[in-house]
Amino acid sequence: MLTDLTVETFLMLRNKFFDEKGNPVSFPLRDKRNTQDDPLDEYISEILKRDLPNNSSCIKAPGPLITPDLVVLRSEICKGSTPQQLRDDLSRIIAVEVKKLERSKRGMIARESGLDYNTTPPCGTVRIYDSANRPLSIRCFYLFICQEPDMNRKGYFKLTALVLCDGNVLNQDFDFYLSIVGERTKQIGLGTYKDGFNRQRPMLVFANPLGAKEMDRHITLIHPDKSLRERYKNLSLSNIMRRSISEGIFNEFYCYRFDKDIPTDWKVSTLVDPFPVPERETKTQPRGKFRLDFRLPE
DNA sequence: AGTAACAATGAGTCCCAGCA
DNA sequence: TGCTGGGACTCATTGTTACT
Repeated sequence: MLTDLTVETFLMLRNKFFDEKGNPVSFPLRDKRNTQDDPLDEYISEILKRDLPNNSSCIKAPGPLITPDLVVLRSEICKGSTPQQLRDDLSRIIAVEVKKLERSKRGMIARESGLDYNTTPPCGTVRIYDSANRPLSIRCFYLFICQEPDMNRKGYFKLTALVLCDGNVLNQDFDFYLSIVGERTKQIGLGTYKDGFNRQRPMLVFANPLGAKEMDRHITLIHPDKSLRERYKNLSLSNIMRRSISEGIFNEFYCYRFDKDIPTDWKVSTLVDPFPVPERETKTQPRGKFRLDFRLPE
């Protein structure tokens, strides 16, 4: 039986970026060349490409502005697979979207109550294409990492938290995903001279799993399968995670860690809606007011 | 109570691949 | 070859907390 690619990816990253005690291992990263350049994505894809078992591999997005960031697959097996098998078999193909977070001066994860997904909403299933440009739906996992500079070595960094998370933890609604990712309309012919337009560009904010205090400073795989440990003895269940959908209805996911990263006296607890969400209202805040330094008469 | 410092949130900017 | 769209980055304002 083929192994689960999310487990292979998780264990590979766990062992490359952390030592046997689970402490971060410092690694070098080249300079960022422009806004869309991402040395870390490149570094991660090179590790996976080089070290994943030989019947599986990793492909990096061939350029910027392409989503997802990475695809991990067994291409020989994918070639003979049905769309349905590619859609839900985690041993054949998965997408990986990398989300990098900073740490504030006080040591908290940045944007813990929700981070920018810009124009691509998170989803447990995403759309990619075959070489004939035929659409293909595959499962997507999100790699959330906190990258910090190594203060002792210039040009070196370390990861101080890592979660590889089923996209369904963030959103399961593929139709919603397609409605945003697919073709949209923009408003044109705006203004007095009709030469303005409105991009009507979505700027989506969804949950940040590293915002859950139970996830920060740990190395965790959040997976839909309750019984992964039966197949992978070096993984142990650390938490059960629930996300409420409506009154009494919820999805359940399972948080795993590398066996040795869990203390022997650890008690598995259930985390119910652990991601912080601020109070939100629909109206936006006005910005950029030009205020004069004098007051007009009443 | 007043103020300074910081964090959260909303929104603007930059850049360039891919396409027309 | 110029334009467009989108991912990542950056910044401004407001809210919150800590300090005097």
